[in-house]
Amino acid sequence: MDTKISHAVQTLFGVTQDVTLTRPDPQFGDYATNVALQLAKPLGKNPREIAEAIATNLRESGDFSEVTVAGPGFINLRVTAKSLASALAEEWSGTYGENEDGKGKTVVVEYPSQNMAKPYSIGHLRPGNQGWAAKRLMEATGWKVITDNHLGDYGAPFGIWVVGFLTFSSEEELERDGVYELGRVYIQTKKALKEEKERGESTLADMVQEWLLKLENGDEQAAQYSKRFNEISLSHIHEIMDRLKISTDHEYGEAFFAPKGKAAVQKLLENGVAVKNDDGSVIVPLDEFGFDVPLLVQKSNGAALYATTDLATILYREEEWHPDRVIYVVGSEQQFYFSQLFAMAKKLGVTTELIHLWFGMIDQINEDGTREKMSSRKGVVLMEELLNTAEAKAREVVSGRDVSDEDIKKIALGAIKFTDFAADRRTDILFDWKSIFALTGFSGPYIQYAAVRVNTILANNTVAADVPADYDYEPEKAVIAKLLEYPEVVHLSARDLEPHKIATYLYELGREMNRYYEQTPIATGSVTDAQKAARLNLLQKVSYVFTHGLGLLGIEVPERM
RNA sequence: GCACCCGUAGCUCAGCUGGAUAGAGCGUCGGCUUGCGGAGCCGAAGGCCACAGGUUCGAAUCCUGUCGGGUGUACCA
Repeated sequence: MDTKISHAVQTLFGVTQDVTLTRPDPQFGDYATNVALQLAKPLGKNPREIAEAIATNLRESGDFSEVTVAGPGFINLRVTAKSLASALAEEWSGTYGENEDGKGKTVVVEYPSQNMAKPYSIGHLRPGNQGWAAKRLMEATGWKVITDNHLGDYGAPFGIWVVGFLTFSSEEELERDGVYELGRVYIQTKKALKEEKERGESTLADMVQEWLLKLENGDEQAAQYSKRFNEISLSHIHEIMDRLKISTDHEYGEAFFAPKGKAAVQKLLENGVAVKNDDGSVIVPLDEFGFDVPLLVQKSNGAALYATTDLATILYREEEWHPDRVIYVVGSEQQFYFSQLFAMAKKLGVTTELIHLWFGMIDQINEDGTREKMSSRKGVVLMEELLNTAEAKAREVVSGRDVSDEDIKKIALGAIKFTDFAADRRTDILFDWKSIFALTGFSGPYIQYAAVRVNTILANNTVAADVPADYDYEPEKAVIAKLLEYPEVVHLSARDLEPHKIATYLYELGREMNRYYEQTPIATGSVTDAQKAARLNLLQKVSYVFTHGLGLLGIEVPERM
């Protein structure tokens, strides 16, 4: 349709103009365009006259059932439901909604990058959800996708755990509580370190450094502790990721990159990109990129830090995977750091498109009503607890119905994950035990419910292969128009890496479907064979889009609910 | 101080590459069961789009300033 209007503009005025169609209030039409208003200035003509000229041309084409000009120069178009149905049939394929925007290109997506030896907390809910959606959106738009979990398995925490374990824990406790015991010990040790510092002592702190040094030098006992803690952590991480139905192709942690990073820093020093300070620390100046602070790539004691391992990670990926784009799915608080890291990459001659896909924090509400970032100090919600509670809630809602455990888990995940996509990813999320399991309104289960109803009808009826040519599709018009929007929604959502757009769309489709369902019998009562064939055929398409769209968000459609 | 993000209904948020009467959900109030699933559908109330200028035929949307909030700002990750 938009190309037909562009063509009319070209014919009438001899200019090339992109035409965007919007869906106005139904009282105005099915589609609308403000192209005449946009052309008014360049053409030096009255927008109303331009609109009338275009409208006349379009009326003569016979492609629209009604063309009107309104207000200052809007062109409102009406089309028949039947023509929309043919347009949909024409565009339909087994991969409807997908495209080839990223054909031949490779993207690395890094998520959810948990820290070892800490229980999986709600803090990693967003990187998991957003990362998975980014992966799916890239796949749906033709990219070759490589996913990598950049585990936080290196650095000072290791020393804290060993000292904490030796001081405050025991084999029995570690055996019994696993990663939760490690989490407890970490918090207790951090507290003890702080108290010690206030007293002006450093016994524990020295022990921590000692163990770090041991690990760095390949001490056997230190290596054993490290291996032990990592195994406990990794199996916990995998267990939770399995429940969340997310995964990655690789798990190259920081420990893997630390030695490579140190070597890379030496090279930077040799070719003059990096500078060594008197205290032994190494920095990369970034003045030419507008930064007043340099990027520290090596500590004064020679140890690696975040920037060191990230430097090595970039080089490793360039060499191994030759990506066209790398997406780091990490929270908003690291925006400044990533802007520095990317500047350094540019300085090294890396031309790959590096994207920090950031998202807002999870806030909690205080008793006085103020919002505050959720912190371990105040006690974070553990993922296991969240999942268990969500499943219990879902189980309660379906009680009395014949719903499988698998389906209950899908509903629980649908509720939790959708809250992540309910707003723009940049927006901070307010965590609230009441709203996180929303089952009504703008929620995952609302869409799942609409999908399940459609699937139930499809399962209970045979869909005729032949769709009658003379059916008018009037009752289906809104649903068909909504289905026609899907490919563009996927395109925009992938372009902006904004799965929220998919979520909004699916909710709207669900609403159109529910409205339709309320007032139009599909395969019951006095429905004729022709109506039934056409309607069931449409429902198949609706079902496909629900499943496909929710799939992009990492949400599954239950069998029953 | 500087950088980035934000300020829209009682609450949580859409809408921002400028366009018609600013939309949803939750909550509140009222309706819909002789129907393929009522986790649904329909309706009502509720807004100086933080404030002040500017650009424009037209601004919640773009620009500037003010006020308010959040995050970050080299040896944590």
